[in-house]
Amino acid sequence: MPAEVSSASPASPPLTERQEARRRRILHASAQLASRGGFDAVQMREVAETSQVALGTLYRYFPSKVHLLVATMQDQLEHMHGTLRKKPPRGETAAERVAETLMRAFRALQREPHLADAMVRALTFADRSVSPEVDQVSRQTTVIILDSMGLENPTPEQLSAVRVIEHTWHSALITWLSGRASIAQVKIDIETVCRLIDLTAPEARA
Amino acid sequence: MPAEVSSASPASPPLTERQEARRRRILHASAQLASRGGFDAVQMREVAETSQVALGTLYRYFPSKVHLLVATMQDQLEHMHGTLRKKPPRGETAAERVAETLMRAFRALQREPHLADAMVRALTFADRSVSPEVDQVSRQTTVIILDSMGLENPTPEQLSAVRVIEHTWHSALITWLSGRASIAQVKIDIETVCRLIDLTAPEARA
DNA sequence: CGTTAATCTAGAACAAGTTTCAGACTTGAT
DNA sequence: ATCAAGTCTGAAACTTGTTCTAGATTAACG
Repeated sequence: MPAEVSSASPASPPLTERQEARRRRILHASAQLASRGGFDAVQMREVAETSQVALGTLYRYFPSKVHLLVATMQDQLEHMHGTLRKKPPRGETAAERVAETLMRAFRALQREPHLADAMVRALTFADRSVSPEVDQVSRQTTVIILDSMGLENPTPEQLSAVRVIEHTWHSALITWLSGRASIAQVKIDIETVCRLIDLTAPEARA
Repeated sequence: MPAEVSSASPASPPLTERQEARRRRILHASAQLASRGGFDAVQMREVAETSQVALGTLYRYFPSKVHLLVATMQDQLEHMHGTLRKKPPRGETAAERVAETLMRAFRALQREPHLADAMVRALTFADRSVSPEVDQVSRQTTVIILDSMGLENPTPEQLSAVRVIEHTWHSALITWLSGRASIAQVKIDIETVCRLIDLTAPEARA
């Protein structure tokens, strides 16, 4: 497999070592503050201070708070994908495996609910100016789900099902984060939507 | 049918006529500004000025911008429910009827995309302090969907399906509003998720 | 090394959401 | 009609995201 240059944006100029280090410090500070108090606790001045960078510089690296948090999410997603890869889900059907994977991700988010809050709120609040980054997160999520299904070339129908699963995943997370749904409820919703996978499986279906 | 006192919050003190009028003016100004430029165009100072109310008063009626926009959405949802009631969907299956209803609602939103943007962004950005109001919107949406299914007493499974449909509905709207999905894509996603209705129908299913 | 362009810093300034406060106006009860 | 309590107004103040500026630092290149 041709190792891509990690996950940096394709058409951005290469960063020097110090710049790369700054970027890391910023993302680290962002995640740290988010872990404490969620979206509101990630204050740009404080991120700048914590990461030893001037406010203007912070804004040069991430043009808005939402950009910063979405980038933080990209970062976390990579970790998660790596973790999930090591222990693939062991369910019988594709639907079971997807549900298992998402529940595993959900449990990871439960460990840092404030961080989850910051990232998910940023993701859904993002306007058009953040579309490319949000899209990247979406693609990464799709890859994780398809991975867990264990499919080489999914049908268009299955891709639709995956899209719907992602919708449900995001929205269910929001209802949980805002205290309007219990963990059990999220589990049910995920399991329910994953049934779509079986419904669209090419084998044993008209 | 026992006509509820419209849709006002259950445990709030009754408003005088002038107060009711103020509330209306505020909601009207909010919708008007939102129609122009979406979430960002709804500026509290301007809402206050347009509705002839002091800023402090605006905040007494709606404790935050998000509260205001969620209330605006409640208002719009009532209109929509009334409109939809008059012309019930004419699809054969419950799934078709739900999809038809949601697409009709979607077309209504397309006519005022900026207003849709403001309301949906507020809804998903809302934190715990707005939970009761957001929940109310959610319940209203559930009622609309169940109405369109034409069911007296849905099974728990069907209620789960409806939950997932709502998740998909919200999230699909967001992707459309942020320019990451086309209208056609939203249509496909809605139709895809509505298949869950058939999957959970008590007749002809194990 | 020295120059030049890009980048970074500190800090002020600006924008919009939210809070606060003193005083004027309404409302409800006597 | 009058008093007390609650509500509304206008305006200033405060908070946090974002922008801007002038000067210091760094990086690339001769």
